Amino acid sequence: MLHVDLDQFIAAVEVLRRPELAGRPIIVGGRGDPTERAVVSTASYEARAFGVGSGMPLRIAARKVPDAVILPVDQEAYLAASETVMATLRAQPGAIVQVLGWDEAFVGTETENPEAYARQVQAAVLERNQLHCSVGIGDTVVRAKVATGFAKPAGVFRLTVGNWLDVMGSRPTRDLWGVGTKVSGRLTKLGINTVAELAATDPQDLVPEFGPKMGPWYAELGRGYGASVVDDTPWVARGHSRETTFQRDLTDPAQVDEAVRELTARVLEDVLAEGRPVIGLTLKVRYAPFVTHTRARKIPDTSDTTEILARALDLAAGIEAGRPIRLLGLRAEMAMPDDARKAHTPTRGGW
DNA sequence: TCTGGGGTCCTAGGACCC
DNA sequence: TCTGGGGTCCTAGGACCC
Repeated sequence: MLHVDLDQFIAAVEVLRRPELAGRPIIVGGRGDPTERAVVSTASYEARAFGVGSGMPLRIAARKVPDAVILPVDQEAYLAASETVMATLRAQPGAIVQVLGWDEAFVGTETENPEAYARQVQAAVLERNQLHCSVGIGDTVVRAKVATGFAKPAGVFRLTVGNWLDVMGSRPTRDLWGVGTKVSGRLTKLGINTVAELAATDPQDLVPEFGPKMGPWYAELGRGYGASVVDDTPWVARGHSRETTFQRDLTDPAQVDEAVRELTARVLEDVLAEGRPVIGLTLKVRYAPFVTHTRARKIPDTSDTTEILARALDLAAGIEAGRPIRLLGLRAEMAMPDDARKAHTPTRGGW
């Protein structure tokens, strides 16, 4: 299988509609105003050379790159571009496509020469969508995904059971897809620093630290194990959420109330479009500067907007008065259609 | 004036039931 | 003196990904 990842996707889409920006350091984030609270969504390679990366506060990014072109996030444009690329992938011979996000997908196919197939995919995406992509080839989704990291930019790299440990064995566990700083830190405390050490660990030995599912799963990750077929079952959202970060911290309960009403209305747009009843609500509050609380409620299945708003306001009633609030988020969990349920292994962050 | 917004899934602990 | 065991559901909180 292949893992296809578009290079600097968002920046590349911006350059497509403004060719004069080619070669310049581009930073996309927030509303494009570096004086606001926002973070970088994507930086072009030219901007990354200055040490700018996604997730970095926009203000700091702007400081690092004095003559950067800073642009607002335009989700509709990226979604539209993404859909044209995914259509190109689906048009490839024998391709089964599993979309992971705007800018990446797994492509399953039967071929004698995966490298040639990968080059063909790159050529098609470049010709039809004017975008460059990197391609990882693997015998599992984990190996294909990790392989792409070695293919960037615009290259092809193959990672299978045969060379997995040669390539990845001496690397830190953090380099694995699904291992972040927290988990790699906990692994270190267990004496596990490298992928090879993780691969050599008995999956059951990780149960006490990480639980019955995640423990064994991390051990499997170390070995590069994962699904060996691409699953193109249509995506069904489990829920929708909206968040908003206030430019100035909120202290007035009336403002909080108003914010909850607005978030509810925005979440409901998505929920109503899905046409499935809401079965739960979660309110997220971040008190300044960085303490996050969540409050969740199961609710009786409903699509009634008045009912949902009342439930959201009820959750918000638990917010501590007088504490400065930096962020509010509301998530609506929706009932799943019976035919959409499927057993899945933990693959987090999928779309 | 450091810290987005949209997702998924797992875990622990308490309540409750038989 | 000792206080089952297994199961499900719910809530709050974490971790990770793009």
